[in-house]
Amino acid sequence: MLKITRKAEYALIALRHLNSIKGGELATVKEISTQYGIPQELLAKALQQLARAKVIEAIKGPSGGYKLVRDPHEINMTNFFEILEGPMGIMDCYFDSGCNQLSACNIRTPINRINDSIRTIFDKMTLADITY
Amino acid sequence: MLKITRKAEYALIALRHLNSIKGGELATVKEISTQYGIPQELLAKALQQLARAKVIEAIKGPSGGYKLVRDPHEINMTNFFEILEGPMGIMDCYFDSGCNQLSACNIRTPINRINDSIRTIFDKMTLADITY
DNA sequence: ATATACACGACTAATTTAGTCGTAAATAGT
DNA sequence: ACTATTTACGACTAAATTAGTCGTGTATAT
Repeated sequence: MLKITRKAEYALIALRHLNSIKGGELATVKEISTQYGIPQELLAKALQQLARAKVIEAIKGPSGGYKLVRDPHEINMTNFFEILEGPMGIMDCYFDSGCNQLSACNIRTPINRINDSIRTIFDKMTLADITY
Repeated sequence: MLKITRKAEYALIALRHLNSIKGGELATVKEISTQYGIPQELLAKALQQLARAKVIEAIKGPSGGYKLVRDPHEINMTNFFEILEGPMGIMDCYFDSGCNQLSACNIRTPINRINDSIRTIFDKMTLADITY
C-alpha cells in the first residue's frame, strides 16, 4: 500500500538520468530503457506525459531524444506525481466528492489531515532533491 | 496513487466508533457495518486482524462484540497500516530487496528518503489523532 | 438447545497497474 | 525522394491487487 506506480518510478530514473547528462545533450527512450532494464514502451509513455507537461522536451527524428528543460528545483513531487498518476490523495473522497455510501463517515476530517501532511512533504520535495 | 485500502479505511471508521463509546461498552460488526454502510464481511476481517494484533478485544457470543483495549495514543499509524496492509513503502525495493532487473538503479537513495519522510509522518500520528 | 457473534480460509468479481502492439508523424542523412 | 530513426498515441491484453462473498466452525449467554 501507499505505493507509487512503476511508471512514476521509471520516470524518476529517466529524469535523474537526463539531469546527469550535460546541458544540450539528449537521451533516447531506447538508451534509457536498455541502460536501466525498463520496458521501453512503458517508459516512452511516461516521457510523453512529461513532455506534454513541458517538464522535458522531445526532439523527433534521428539524433533526436529528450532533454530536461526546466530547473529541477521548480518541479515539486506533487506536480510530478500528478502529471503521471493524476490527483494525489490517500482516499478518493479527497478529490472525488461523490461518496454516497458513507453518508455517516466519521473520519473525513482526520483523513484530510493525513492527506495534507503527505502533500506537504511532496510539495517541499523537488526533483532536484531526487536527482541530487 | 498513494491510496490506502478500503479495508484500512473501514477499520479507521470502526476504531473511531469504538473509541467514541464509553469504556466497557461493546459494538458488533453488524452494528458498525450498518451504521456506516460498510460491507459486513470485509469489516469483520479488518476487525479480526486488529483483534489478533491486540488493538481491540473480541468477545464472542450473544451480547458480544468488540472493544478498544489499548490507549489510542499508543498506536501510531505505521503500526495500524502494517497490521492491516503489511509492510509500508512507496516502492517494493524498500522492504523486498530482490530487485534484479534494475541493477543500475539510480534512485534508490532518494526513494528511501521519501519513504522515510512518509514513515516519519505516520510514526508521529497516532490513532488518538484520528479518533480525536 | 438455540440464537448470536466472532474466526477464518477459500473463492469470485472488480479495479488498477503493467506491459504490448500497430500506426502515424516528424526529421536527419543520403 | 527515400530510408532509418525517434517521438506520439490510442487500443489492446495480461498480471496483480483490492474488494467483496460464502461456507463452515467455535464460543457463549440465555
